[in-house]
Amino acid sequence: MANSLSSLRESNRRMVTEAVRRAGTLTQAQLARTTGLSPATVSTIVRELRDLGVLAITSGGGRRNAVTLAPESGLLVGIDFGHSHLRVAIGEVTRQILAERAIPIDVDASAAEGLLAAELLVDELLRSLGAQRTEILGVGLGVPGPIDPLTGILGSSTILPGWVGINPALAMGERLGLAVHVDNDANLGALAEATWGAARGRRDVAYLKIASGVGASIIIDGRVYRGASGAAGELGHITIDENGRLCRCGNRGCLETLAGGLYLTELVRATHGPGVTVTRLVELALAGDVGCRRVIGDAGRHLGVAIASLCNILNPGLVVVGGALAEAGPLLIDPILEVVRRLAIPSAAAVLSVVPGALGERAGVLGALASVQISNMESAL
Amino acid sequence: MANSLSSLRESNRRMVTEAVRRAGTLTQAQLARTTGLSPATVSTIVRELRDLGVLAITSGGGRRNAVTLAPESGLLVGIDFGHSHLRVAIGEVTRQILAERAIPIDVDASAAEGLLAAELLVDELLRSLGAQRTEILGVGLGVPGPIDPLTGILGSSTILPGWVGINPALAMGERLGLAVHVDNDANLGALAEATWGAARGRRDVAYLKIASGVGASIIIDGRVYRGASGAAGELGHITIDENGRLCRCGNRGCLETLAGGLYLTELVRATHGPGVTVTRLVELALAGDVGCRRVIGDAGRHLGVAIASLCNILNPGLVVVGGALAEAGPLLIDPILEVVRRLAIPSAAAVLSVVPGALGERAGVLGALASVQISNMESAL
DNA sequence: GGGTGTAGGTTCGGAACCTGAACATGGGAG
DNA sequence: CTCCCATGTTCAGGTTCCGAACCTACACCC
Repeated sequence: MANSLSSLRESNRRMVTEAVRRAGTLTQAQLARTTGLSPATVSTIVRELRDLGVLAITSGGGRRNAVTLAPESGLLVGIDFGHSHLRVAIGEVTRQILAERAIPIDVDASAAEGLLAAELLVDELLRSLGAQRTEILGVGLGVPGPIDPLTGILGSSTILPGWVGINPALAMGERLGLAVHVDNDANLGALAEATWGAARGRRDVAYLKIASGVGASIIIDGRVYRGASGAAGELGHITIDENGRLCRCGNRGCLETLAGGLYLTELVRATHGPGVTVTRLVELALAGDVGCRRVIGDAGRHLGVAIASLCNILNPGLVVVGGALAEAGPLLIDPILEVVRRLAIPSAAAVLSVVPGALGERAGVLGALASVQISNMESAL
Repeated sequence: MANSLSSLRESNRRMVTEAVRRAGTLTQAQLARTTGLSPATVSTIVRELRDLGVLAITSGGGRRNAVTLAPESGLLVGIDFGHSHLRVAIGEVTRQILAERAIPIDVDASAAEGLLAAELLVDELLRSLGAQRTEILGVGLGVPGPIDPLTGILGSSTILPGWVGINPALAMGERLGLAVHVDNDANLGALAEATWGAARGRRDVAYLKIASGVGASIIIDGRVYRGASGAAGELGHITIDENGRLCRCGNRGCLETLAGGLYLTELVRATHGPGVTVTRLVELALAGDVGCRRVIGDAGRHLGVAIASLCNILNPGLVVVGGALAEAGPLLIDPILEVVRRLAIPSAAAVLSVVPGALGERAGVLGALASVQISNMESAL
């Protein structure tokens, strides 16, 4: 705001770095075309950013240079907490994943236990790479619940009961001795899908993550929309049936009590054994089990009700469905579409696509990596 | 995009005109403070815009000049079609309303009849001002239904059955021989409330218009959010009760069948006579009629369900409730709040304010005037 | 192998833009 | 009446971007 000229330059620099981050590798000419800037301007900006250490030019044979993000000789860590799983990935700024691993965790474990498990897993992956903690440039952390944007504290409607009221970024940061960027897992999944996955290139998208719970994230004009208190996208606790089951959030008949994995597995436990997980449920359905197909279909129809509301409010052109249940593909998507076409107003339903996520269960952790990458770039300016 | 420098200048000009439009009158120093530009830049931009005929400088005594929008010696016309009313206002660019009048119209009238009535009313108001049609600079038109942003055709879920499939901007434009800007009445109401009313200064707001039908508009980052096909904000056709009454949109149990004025008046017709309108219903309730109070309270509770969904999705900080039913004040707002506090997730409910609109029934027509003003400014650049 | 065409990247001059400083002017406090 | 301050203008200076010209490397054709 102080100087409109330098803010213009900054904005153009941001455009360039963002374009490189999204594409991975570009030539300067491509950069000029995608950003709309002139080749001359791109030339100077790329040189500046190279000198600043943000970009790297791998002189890929003569004139045709490839512009990438600077490797920075450092590692990025992404951590994704789910209801029953913990996934950690270590990657480079260049988007290359070096190591990745998921382990089961105990649902009712305290936050401290979960954070310890994450710390150990990070160390284990570092060991497997022969790397040190000091090489870590940044850490991104995904949690299944809303984060208060002011305090950084995990909101009440989380899947992890032992975590309510703590500040995961601070807690994890103390353990690793690093700054940690924390966000809702749905927001991170949306970020990943919008950057590299099924929503690539879209400016306005809604992303649903259907796993143990139901989360969502709204992307408007290319950015995660967070609302007044960071609670935007809490689709899982929309009331579908005012007299329905009690939800862990304290209300009745939330979408999550009708389409969340915790509830769905409960439905088939009697017939398919007590150890059924969401993933197993999907496998059985894909293998032809009619009961499991029905359960997933019903979940899709309930999701359809909520997505129809979403359509009438925001009229998105694309809804990406991620999370473990989305692996069911058309078994889940078709019932969603059926209900949306029936309930949403026609002009909104007509333009809507509903597609499964392209990144699967890794969306969260990839989004965590992407968020560190972005915040790293921002700080380098 | 072609020239980033000139686009910067353009953006700054737009900032200046927008600031003047919102405030009405400003000195250059105030302008510099609100826009963050330097006084020197403001000086040159104001001079340019004065030469362009967009701004006027009323030299209010020596150095302390007052900058306003140029009177342009012309008139703006705002037209607002409702279910049973038609309201027309004629104003100056300086935001002053010169003449305004509302007349009842027949619900089932054809579009041609409605447009004719509007044309006659415009002429009548012009006559009362001693003005000619040639003095009209622009016309803004509000209609109670979604407008397809590509074709300009009124969508199917309109309150005016005779209007489906026509292009109101073209039709009205032919009659008046002028370019007409058309938009959803809820969008225009939101624009008016955000510019001069209860949502003044807010960047993110939701506006509900509850009259014969239920419409809504979402303002994100200061602009009306229209979605992929211009259908964003169709809150009236969110499904509240899947097995509820048939709605004119073809579905069952839409919010409108539970909170729309058409339905509410039906409820009290048996006890209070067949001629009860929404306005009369509100008057009776305010006078203490328990039946009418109950009807409005129930409508508020149903609205609360939809607004709770809206909260969980978008987490707005402010919801403005307009339209004839909003005149009931706390009789409507309190039940809304009660339900929202119960159904929305706590962190979203905590930051939400629900307030009645400040512009009353005039919001639509004022918004229509504002939209012409804006589009006029844009074209003058 | 050599010539030519094409596309990428750089450099340079020009034009537009914003800002800080200096300056003129009018109003208000004492 | 004078001083002080806020306002608005002008000017020089610095920054930014763009168009055009230029150079380089690769591909292709003969």
